[in-house]
Amino acid sequence: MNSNQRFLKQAQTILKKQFGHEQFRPGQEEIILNVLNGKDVFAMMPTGSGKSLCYQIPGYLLQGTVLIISPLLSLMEDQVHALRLTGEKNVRTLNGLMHPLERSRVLRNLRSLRFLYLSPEMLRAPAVMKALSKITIALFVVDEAHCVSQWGHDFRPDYMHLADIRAQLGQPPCLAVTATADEHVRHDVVRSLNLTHPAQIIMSVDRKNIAIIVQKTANQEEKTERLFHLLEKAPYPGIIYCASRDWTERLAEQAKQKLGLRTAFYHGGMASIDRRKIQNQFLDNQIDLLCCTNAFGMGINKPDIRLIVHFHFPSSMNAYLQEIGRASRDGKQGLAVLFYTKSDEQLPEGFIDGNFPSDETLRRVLLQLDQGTRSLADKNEFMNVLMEEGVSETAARFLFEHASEKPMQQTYSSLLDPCRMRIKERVAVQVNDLSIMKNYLETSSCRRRFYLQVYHEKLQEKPAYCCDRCRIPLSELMQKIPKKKRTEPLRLMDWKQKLAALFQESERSPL
DNA sequence: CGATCCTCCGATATCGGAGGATCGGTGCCATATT
Repeated sequence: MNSNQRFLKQAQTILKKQFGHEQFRPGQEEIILNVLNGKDVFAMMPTGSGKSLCYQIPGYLLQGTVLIISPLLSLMEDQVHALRLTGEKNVRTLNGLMHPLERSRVLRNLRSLRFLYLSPEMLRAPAVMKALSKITIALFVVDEAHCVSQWGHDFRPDYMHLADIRAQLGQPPCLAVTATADEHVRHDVVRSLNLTHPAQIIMSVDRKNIAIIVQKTANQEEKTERLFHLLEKAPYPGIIYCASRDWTERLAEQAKQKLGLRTAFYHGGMASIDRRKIQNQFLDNQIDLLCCTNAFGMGINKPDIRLIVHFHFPSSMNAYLQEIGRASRDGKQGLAVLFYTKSDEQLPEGFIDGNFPSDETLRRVLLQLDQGTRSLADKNEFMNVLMEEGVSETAARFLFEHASEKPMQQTYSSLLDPCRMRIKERVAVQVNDLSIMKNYLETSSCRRRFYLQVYHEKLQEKPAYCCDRCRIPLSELMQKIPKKKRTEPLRLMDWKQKLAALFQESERSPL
């Protein structure tokens, strides 16, 4: 028996014993084998296809602790909860909401952990790095790895420091996983994480069971009209994606008034406890229609969402596919409808500008740093002052991050051109993503073929209900989509879940 | 870029319209305040 066969056998034993599955799903074996062989891996596979198992199983076979870098606290909580349900006790998160005493207790007991979930920001805390450098890291996992490229360059710059962090931890093997990443994002992630000759396991982004419709309207009023026309007959539960918080609230209210639907809205301006509540209600079928911004969705794995509406189009193909990909994970027929009107284009264009400081601000701030009328000594103060001057938070952080990296012997003003270049590059990438999206909206040929091309995939076999360009027989399609009774009883926990929940309660520390 | 909110003006008391300014999405952490 060679080593791969031995690894596979061990992995299968864990799969059955710990997770209760008989067989691996497509892609899992290959990823796990590469990980067990100590290779860096980049994996793109659809949500719900078992990405987590790809690092969880190696966690039982490798020496040391598996670190999982995750973008959202709620995602970490969910994963820890899921692992505890399998009986795993040596799993924790490390986050800013924890009591300092509890946090230091976790840091003291790192060695006993099999899995540790944390954010990229948490990894920059000196105490965390000090504790981590004393233990063996079996595997460095970057979950939702597209965030490295999507957020790392501006919104959450700590994503750009992960390669350094990994090096400081003795360069453990890295597994980067995501559901959606085009060629550019993949390259960017591999480069940013400094993956060496990574094994790349790339699965198709296509979702054959989702019929796609794109409708152009003359103006906002017509768009709203068509939306409500659709909602009258639409299958539920469904999600409407909007570009602003305001619209999510307005549409939720209107759909409730006009159609008597159980609606809710969800966006980043809400308290996290309310967001959690809405998310749970949606998962529990207490909400028919959820109106949200792009804040909603990561880590959501509800199998029976039948409808995804875009009331505003997203700013990249990656985002679009992620969002429509949330429909019908159970393989049954689903529907994705996008409405747009010409004036929708300004919003995403405005977002791109807002991510970076204007040339005037850039020049002025660098000059002030040279003159000593502004200082980087206190990050909060630096940020606050800029935000009071009307600079967006993201742009202010861009300034802080780049100015902080100034070599000793140079002036801040010498950073002007490098910063301009950086901004130009990033704006170009985002403008390009947006223009691909706009081309998609205007294409006269098959939508599916178009987006597959963006991912360098070929359409092998056209599904019966493909897209508006391929002329879907609508009424026939509607009959194919499973309908849910609106007054479905709450899902009751079975005894196993109840027990697990209780167990978790009592295990929680009194701090 | 454009919807929307704000301010100001006129003219006479409640409001309409012009013109300018602002806003718009994604989340971690830390720290100061309630």
